[in-house]
Amino acid sequence: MTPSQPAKPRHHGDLKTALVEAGVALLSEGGHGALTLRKCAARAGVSHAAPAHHFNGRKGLMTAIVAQGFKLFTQTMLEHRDAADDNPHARLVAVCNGYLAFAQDNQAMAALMFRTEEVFSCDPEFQTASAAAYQVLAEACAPFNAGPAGARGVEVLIWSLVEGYASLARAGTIDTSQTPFADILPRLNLQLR
Amino acid sequence: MTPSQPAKPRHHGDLKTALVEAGVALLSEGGHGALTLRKCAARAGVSHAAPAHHFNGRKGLMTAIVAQGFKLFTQTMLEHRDAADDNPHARLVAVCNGYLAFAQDNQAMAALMFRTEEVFSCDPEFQTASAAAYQVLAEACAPFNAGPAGARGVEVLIWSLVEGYASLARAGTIDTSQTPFADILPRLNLQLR
DNA sequence: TGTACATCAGTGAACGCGCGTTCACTGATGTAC
DNA sequence: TGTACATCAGTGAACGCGCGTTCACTGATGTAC
Repeated sequence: MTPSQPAKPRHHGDLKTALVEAGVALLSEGGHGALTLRKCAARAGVSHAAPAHHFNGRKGLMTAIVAQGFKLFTQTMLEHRDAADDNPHARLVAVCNGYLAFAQDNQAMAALMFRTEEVFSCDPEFQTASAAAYQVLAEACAPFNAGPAGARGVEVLIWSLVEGYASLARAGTIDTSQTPFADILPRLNLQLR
Repeated sequence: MTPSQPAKPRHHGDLKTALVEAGVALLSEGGHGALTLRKCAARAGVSHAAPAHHFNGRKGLMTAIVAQGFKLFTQTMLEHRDAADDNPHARLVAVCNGYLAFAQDNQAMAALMFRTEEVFSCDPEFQTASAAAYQVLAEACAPFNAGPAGARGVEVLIWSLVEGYASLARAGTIDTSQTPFADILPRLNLQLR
């Protein structure tokens, strides 16, 4: 007889997922310094040697955690976009707001996602997850005039601006209530194609 | 008789400065992971207990290193600015180019300067150094129209854009040769006051 | 000029800590017959 | 249905590592007299 609950075939069940979720939680609660292989294992309720059966060492676990971060990031942007009016400008604003909301609510993760040295950047799952995030942004930029920098000009402009704004807000360098992003964006010279 | 060389009053001479310079060099050569109190001491040619006589532990040394980073940063922006034509637009472009040149040539330092948790952010020398850097940027933005976001709108716009561009370039997310910053900047809707 | 003394920068040994990794093992699970 | 076996996820102890910090010390320097 198969048990009534879905697939829990082995000892833990789905330790791989549990370790990643533990890492996401640790990062959220204690920042980058709190994210260690041993603490992930402890939080998932297993011995600290257990992760070795699922990940290629610490860096492998970090890669999976950051990939999960990119998935949440993509999801947040999509949610904002799909709740917006159906016109190019509203959609672009919504994607940017989703970007900033993710960065605000997941500060340590947002910072970690740009520390490429902590991750196996050739990992396929990681690459897929980060490419998907970029895709959301690129699609939102696509309706606008490419200008002198070629097709990627608008994407680089928007992404730089929103990433910089998020980064400076995280560091406390700018006061987001005094200069909200909504007041910054209209300064861009964006024209529909 | 005072010796002919300038002030070398004690055993080492100026260990405080030497430790900071060792830190800057370690950061440049080995990145954030190579920057430890013990390695700074070794590089300065003293025992690893020596720094305790000059800095308030590891975090105190880090604060001084980052403050030195901000001084170099300010200097780089000023050099670019002073070499530019004497009109507001050329000066703003030059300051941005100085910003990007520093970020490019001091990648680990540029990243560290935004990790506020590694530093005693209330340290006066640190505060002075970082405020001076911001001042250079703010002055370059001052001639331009403030717009809806108040006086800081242009500063936040420019700083976000250049910091984001530097950050994405560092992470390898954007290709600076394909979309150079010079092609991005003209997309901003900047008008003289 | 010389002596005694206080200062304090730098030493070197020791400490405890948490880290990632290794490895022989155990014991639950799924499968073959 | 029952037995034997292979698999392999997770254990727990041990390892070596580099880290920051502490502390009694030493010895060069500057100062007081």
